[in-house]
Amino acid sequence: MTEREALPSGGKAAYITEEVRRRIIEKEWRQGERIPDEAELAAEFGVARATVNKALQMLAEEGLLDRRRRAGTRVAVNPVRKASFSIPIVREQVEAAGMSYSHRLISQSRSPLPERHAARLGLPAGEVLIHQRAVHYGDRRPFQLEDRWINPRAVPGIETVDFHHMNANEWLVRNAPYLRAELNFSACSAGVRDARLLETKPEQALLILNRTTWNDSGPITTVRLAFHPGYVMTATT
Amino acid sequence: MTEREALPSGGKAAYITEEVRRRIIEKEWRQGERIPDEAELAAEFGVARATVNKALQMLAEEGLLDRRRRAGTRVAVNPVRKASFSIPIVREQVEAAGMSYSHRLISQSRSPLPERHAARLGLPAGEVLIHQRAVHYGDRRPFQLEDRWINPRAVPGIETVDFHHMNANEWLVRNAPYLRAELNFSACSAGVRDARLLETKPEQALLILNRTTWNDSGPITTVRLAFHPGYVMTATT
DNA sequence: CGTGCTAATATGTTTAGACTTATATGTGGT
DNA sequence: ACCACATATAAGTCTAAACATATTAGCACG
Repeated sequence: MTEREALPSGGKAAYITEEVRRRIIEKEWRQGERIPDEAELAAEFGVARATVNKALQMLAEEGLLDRRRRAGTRVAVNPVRKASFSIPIVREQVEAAGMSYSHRLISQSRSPLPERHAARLGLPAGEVLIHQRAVHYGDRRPFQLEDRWINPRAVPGIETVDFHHMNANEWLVRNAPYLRAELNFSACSAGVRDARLLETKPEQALLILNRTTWNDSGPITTVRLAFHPGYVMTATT
Repeated sequence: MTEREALPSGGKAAYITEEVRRRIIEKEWRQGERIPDEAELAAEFGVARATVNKALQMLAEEGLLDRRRRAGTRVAVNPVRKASFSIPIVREQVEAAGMSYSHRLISQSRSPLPERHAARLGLPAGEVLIHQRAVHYGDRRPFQLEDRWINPRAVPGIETVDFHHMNANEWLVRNAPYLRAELNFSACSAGVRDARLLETKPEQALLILNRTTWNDSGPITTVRLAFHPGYVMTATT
């Protein structure tokens, strides 16, 4: 029987990706070692060079291979692997966990931008933005506290939205797609207000996610999300 | 002048990606709307269909487009964007910040695996693994505290390594490439031991990263990384 | 009015070939 | 030994064409 081992799923490129990954993980090809060039692999697997190229580019993005023109392809010495996580809409995140979603707008005002946010956004301090605080609940228990600054000049039409019914997170995702985003994870102790809104005790350790987004007309919004105690955010490779 | 606007960088596929992204962000193509099919776009941009396909696949991975056979390509209604961050070797992370790296092995032993880690790893509780604690320093100040369990059966040769000189993070990255990893971010208050080793006060809020890796022969290692107070981890889109 | 088949269609994937580009390496001159 | 330059090489990109596959839409039939 000369049957080809079953393509694990997907096509030939996916098969080659898995096979090459296996050879690296099982040390058939060692760290720093040069692997056969695209033409040789194409011959070995009986496919076109473009197919091998596609497979190897995937592994290079993954960080397992280093590829350079003329120098060939090598197994990465210090594989800097990348992990990714998705940034869903809070409501969908809550509902995906089987809880019923609700939210409450705590405050909304037009306020001059404080110094510490100005640098992050790249706007002059004192410029008037929309500032709002809201709590997102799952089954009526606090899930996430958000403290948000919105640049109205980047989002025309925002003045007319009633955020008591529509939460800002969802409205912005649908109405202000961004070009670039920056996310910062940190931990801090709950202040008095954080604790009250999240219905927990002060000094409780909280996972904080700061997110700032831009489009080509400048910064859109910056938001500090404080998760309820015990929340775990997951990412995979 | 009929000059084509300069390809921003990279080739035609990259140009089409950027142009389509622009049309979405500037609302020329609205959420949920069907966009022209690959053949039409190929004609518009004067390229082969494969080139358009590559460009649109990138945007689909990014979460901006939804594509389905026969149904065509639509602008995503609730764009679930993905962010990614790289997982460097601790030493490189410290040195990249311009600090001098050092580390200290606090303890190392062969111990039965406690219940709470067993589930995560998928091994029976009580199985004997290597357990070690170490601190990574930048300019002699604690940077990260690591509490690690290593499965010796997944990493032959580990018995002979002297982790006083080589840290486990670096050794494993180079000698035990993984197939799959899971990362969990959370926040917790420093315990007494955490505080002593990180040279901070108990109850201080700490950013915690739990990482577990597997290859095809089973789990390799699980590690709890506690960062020094004030540490911020950054991810981008 | 639904149900199941069929055909049309848009994306998914691969191929062989050509051309481009970065760069490692060898060569010759000083 | 050192430098400048030419050359070969391997990856990067694109093309035109073909075939594969999922899914919608229409149609015939009960």
